[in-house]
Amino acid sequence: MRYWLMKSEPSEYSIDDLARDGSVPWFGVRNYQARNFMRDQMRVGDGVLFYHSSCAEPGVAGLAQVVKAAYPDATQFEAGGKYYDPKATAENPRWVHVDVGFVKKTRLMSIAELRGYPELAHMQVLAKGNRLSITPVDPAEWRFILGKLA
DNA sequence: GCCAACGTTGGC
DNA sequence: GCCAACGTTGGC
Repeated sequence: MRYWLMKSEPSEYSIDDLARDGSVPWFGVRNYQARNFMRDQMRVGDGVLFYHSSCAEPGVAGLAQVVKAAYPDATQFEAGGKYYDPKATAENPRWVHVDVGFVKKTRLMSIAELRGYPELAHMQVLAKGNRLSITPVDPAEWRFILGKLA
């Protein structure tokens, strides 16, 4: 059982969208490190902090969980699509993703609030220059955040 | 809109 | 394999 933080731009896909859909294929990741996390480390049942990025109020907006292990991202084969990858083939897909399921919507825990807690000082998502859309969360950090959201 | 930081690309 | 140029991310 591991814990993760996954960023999504709410204008693209928000916690409310996930609440409506129940679960969603986490398509569109085109970063190898983030892909490798999904492919190599994410397991069904892993906990997810659903994070809103690139918006007026960036921060943790809800809780989710991994509900399906990694499989090929269909959008890499969609010629002309935003996520098309000409080097990907059905035999050798380059991009995979997990499915993420809704758990609950929480109050917004802003990035400023996150930065304010010494207990979270080493959170990877808060590290200077971090741009990864998927980052691991320490169990202690996970428990601390859930406590603050309770 | 700005810009720091980072990942990727491609020429050499 | 190096590294400059370029594109993207994402908070502010």
